[in-house]
Amino acid sequence: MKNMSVKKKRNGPIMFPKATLERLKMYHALLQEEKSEYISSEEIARKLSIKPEQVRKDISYLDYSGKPKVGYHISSLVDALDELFGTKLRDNIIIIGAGHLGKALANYKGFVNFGIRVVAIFDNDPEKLGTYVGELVVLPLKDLDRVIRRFNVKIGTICVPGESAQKTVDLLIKKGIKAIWNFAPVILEVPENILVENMDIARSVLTLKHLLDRTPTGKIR
Amino acid sequence: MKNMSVKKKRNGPIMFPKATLERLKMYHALLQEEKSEYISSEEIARKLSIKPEQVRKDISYLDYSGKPKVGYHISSLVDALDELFGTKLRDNIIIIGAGHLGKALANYKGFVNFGIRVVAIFDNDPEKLGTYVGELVVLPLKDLDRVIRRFNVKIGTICVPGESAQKTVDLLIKKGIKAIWNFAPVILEVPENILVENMDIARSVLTLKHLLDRTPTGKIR
DNA sequence: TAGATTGTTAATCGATTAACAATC
DNA sequence: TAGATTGTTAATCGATTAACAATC
Repeated sequence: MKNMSVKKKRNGPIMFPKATLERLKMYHALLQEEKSEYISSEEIARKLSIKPEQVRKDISYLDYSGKPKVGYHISSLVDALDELFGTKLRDNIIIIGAGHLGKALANYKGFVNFGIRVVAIFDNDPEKLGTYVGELVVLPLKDLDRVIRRFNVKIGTICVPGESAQKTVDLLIKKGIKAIWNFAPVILEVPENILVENMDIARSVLTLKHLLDRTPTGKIR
Repeated sequence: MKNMSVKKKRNGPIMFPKATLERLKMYHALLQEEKSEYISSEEIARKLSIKPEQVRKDISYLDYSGKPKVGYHISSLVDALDELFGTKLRDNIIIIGAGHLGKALANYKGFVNFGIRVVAIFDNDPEKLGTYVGELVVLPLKDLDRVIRRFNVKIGTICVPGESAQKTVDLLIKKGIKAIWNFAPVILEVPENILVENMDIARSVLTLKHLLDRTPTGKIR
């Protein structure tokens, strides 16, 4: 029977394994770069250093089928992934913290490809208030409520120092934010109905440090 | 028999499961914030929304033991994690691309806690060459070779646009770089002895978008 | 058609969890 | 000591991989 996944979708949402979702994001990144019309599971696998069976299995979760003997029609597969991730639906997000990172994010032009628009950036530092970051003026936190309602903001981006991250998050949740995109290098406590995606940028380099010390390549430190 | 992990370490390096390494980084983040002297697996688990058995299992990989009836001595456990990740050994890294993100990373003060020092930032845009980013002057790529040798640089940080990421990586590898910290939103092809850590910052928000559309909380889009 | 590639079921593998012994 | 908590073994669960049938 073809496309069980479509059927499953009818009764309650499928929960994608975390690892599968991560790989689907990688396929999304890879396929957006591809110039050809079709690609095989074999080729996707090779470029990502995984097994082709894994690729086929992952793709079977999607509302999309490849063509035996031909492969996957790239633009259709990208469409299915866009659907999965909702990149065609716009989410307005806000950034809290107008430091180097907050400003870098606010200036990032690629968000449009992911259905993200940064509608405001906040900070409480009087030196920063009123200054411009791209098209946006840095606002004080007292304007949170108004902005969140006006732009129906669900996602709050935490770019404040670790010390103030938790209280910033508490405030955002009180103001109705449903998901936290956390760039502060700390673990946040949130109610269970709130989503958190941690992007501990600096700490991610520790994986490289760890592996450099343990692989033949890196042994020569 | 106590501390099998220590024994195992003697014969060839243990390979930590990817998921375990990710959690160990979270413990590292969590424990650095803790003020008390001891903490139980129960409490760590609660704060991270995982099971205490998982915490004990993860910690059993380390060259460290907790105290029955008392818990884990926080500063000793942090030491063991620092050892695992090599945060006390300094790695000099370079940043390629002096855009918003590259500059934000170059300015980040927290790297010292992870044993990372940014020794140079590169760009080929004549407008940027010679300008200052914190203490650093933006250098042209022709200086790569000199800097990599002089500072024994193993890790190269990719902050260039997606279009130029692959050729930048090819160049870095030719110049002797062993590990790539990739912030470009593309999949890189590298020889198998080269390590890659992908930090596709913008694409990470897609997990939140996906879940917001599928959880009761977010349904009201 | 024959052959190549997908899709899916079944087997395997590895990670998580449960249970409990060790221990302070 | 008794009780609490770690450490470890065994059972379970879920994800990956292998095998192969479906299909164009």
